[in-house]
Amino acid sequence: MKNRLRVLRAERDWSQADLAQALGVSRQTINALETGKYDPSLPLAFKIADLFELAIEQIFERPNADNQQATND
Amino acid sequence: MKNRLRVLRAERDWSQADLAQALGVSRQTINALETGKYDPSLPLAFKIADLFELAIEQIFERPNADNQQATND
DNA sequence: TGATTAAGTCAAGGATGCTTTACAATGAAA
DNA sequence: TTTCATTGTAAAGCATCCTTGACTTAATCA
Repeated sequence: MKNRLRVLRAERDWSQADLAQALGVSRQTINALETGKYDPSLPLAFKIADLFELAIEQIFERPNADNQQATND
Repeated sequence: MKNRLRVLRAERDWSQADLAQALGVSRQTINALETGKYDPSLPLAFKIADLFELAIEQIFERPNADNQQATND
């Protein structure tokens, strides 16, 4: 799942550490998000959207709709 | 973090199992989301938004902006 | 009454998100 | 050249998300 974090951060001339502090997470978390190591939790996604004053959909790209099976009950 | 899952599901007369199957997750996951046990991952939130043809922000309520500390570096 | 469906819950385990500490590589600037 | 800021990465650990399997309760209905 891609995101526009690095661009949004560059537009504001913020370091990863700056953004991390503004969001209340560690710098490594920002780095992991930007380098695609993993996706943020939904609460963190909301924080990011609020900080940049954008909708979550404007920052994070829809995933490829992995077709999984949950054969239960 | 509250959500409108139960209402959206009721509007369509779907069971939790129906919704789970449509999303490719287990029924217990839907139940947990509706009963506030935890929040969905961002990818699952996107799937839910796509299914109901709504923005994530229209389904999930912003959290209370817990002020946490990340004293790192 | 007995069968079925829907919803709620629990336990155990695997997968993912996030932390701290630490170190390496790069580029800019003195 | 040395220093400094920034970025990338790794390991270990804890928290959260999601799974399967199983059980309970309530409502509906033949």
